[in-house]
Amino acid sequence: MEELPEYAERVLEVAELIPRGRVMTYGDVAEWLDEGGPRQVGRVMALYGGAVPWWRVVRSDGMLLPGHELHALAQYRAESTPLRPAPRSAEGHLPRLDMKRARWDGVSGADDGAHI
DNA sequence: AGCTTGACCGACC
DNA sequence: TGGTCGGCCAAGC
Repeated sequence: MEELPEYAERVLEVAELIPRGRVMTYGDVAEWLDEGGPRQVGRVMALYGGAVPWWRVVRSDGMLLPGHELHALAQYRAESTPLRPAPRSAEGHLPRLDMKRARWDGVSGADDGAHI
């Protein structure tokens, strides 16, 4: 078994802290760790994200993870993560996350704002 | 050493 | 709503 870089371990640790129904942006995670930047976090997730709830770490614009849109969407629906209605019910036009409500700052209030 | 790339971000138009 | 730009930090070539 290959040991993960320490930074990667921290990132994954934070990812696991994100409550059900909430998300954190790559930048938020980086800030929370006070180390690295959004791109580093993204890299870690790309490499090792499979071991944690990767769908709870997202882009700040609320777009679903390219390549995993359907899987992510299924998760969000399953855990009632606030989504924003798609502009039009056109095919290929998937909903985006409602970042205003879904974003989690790291303070363990768990489910405030998200109104389950 | 320099340049490109990446699961990025915010400002601006 | 959507495109571009500069900034960001580390890895790869």
